[in-house]
Amino acid sequence: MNARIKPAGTRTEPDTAVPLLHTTAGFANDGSSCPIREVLDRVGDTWSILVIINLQEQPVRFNALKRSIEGISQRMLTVTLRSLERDGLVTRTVRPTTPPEVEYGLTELGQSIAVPISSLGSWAASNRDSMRRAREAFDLQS
Amino acid sequence: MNARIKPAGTRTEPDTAVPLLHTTAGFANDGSSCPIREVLDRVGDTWSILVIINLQEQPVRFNALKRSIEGISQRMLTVTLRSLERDGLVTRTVRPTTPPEVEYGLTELGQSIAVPISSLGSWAASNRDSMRRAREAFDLQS
DNA sequence: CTGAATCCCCCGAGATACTG
DNA sequence: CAGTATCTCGGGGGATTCAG
Repeated sequence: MNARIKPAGTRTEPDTAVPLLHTTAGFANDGSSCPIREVLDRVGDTWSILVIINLQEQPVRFNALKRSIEGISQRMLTVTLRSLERDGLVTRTVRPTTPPEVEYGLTELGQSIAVPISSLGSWAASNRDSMRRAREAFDLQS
Repeated sequence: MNARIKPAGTRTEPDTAVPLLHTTAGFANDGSSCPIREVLDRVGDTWSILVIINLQEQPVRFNALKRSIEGISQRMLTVTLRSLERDGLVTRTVRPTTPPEVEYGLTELGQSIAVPISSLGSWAASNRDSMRRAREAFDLQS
């Protein structure tokens, strides 16, 4: 439902590769039997989590999103968003103005995964110092 | 507190490198300003999350852990555990028997991060099918 | 403004073999 | 049983350039 303006149309298909990350002798030892593995393989890269967090409040346009995620490159933002869209976590809405405006937001599925992810985010904010200290202590006693 | 049997002792220090993952011209563009980035850099690899989940119930010995995590190599289990230990999430307890028994468990900090991580795990179990379907649908309309 | 295409480097992680 | 040491390779991701 919810007819969007345009379903992105042609994308000149990049490669269709779908890495599979670390198949042992082509046997499909990805984590398809393990839901956590499977989900992490999709969302456990460097940027997906951060993108989801930044979309949780409201839809955001491409460049605004880029500015809000420190250190992300244009390419990786595009790639990450496409991947999240593919997995049904993110919607992409094009307004055919000039210059074009493209807004990204979370789907219901995206909103639902944003909950545990935000918890993790809160944990990170609260405990990163503890981790730092632990690391220093560990490194000292070599 | 809680004097362990042995603090692991000499480990022949590997390299001290601490990758820094993708420093742009050595400028320290890791995510030290962003707690989520910083934590994900430590725990967002292929195996850490799974290890934490598997240690949540009770302490587990090395090989038992290895058996419970499908697809992990001995090396990566060792490396992952060492990293988690370094960050204060995991404890390592050696019983000097023959053969040696080494038990790994979560610290308090580890237990606390295990909570949001488990939520993510539950989400994964509940929603991976939705993700799969979304992916198939997306791939169809190319 | 949003994005695709290329080039290329680095490091994560598997395979294997060896120790206490 | 629980590690460590080497070698190797694929691919994730940055930088850059071109396009609608």
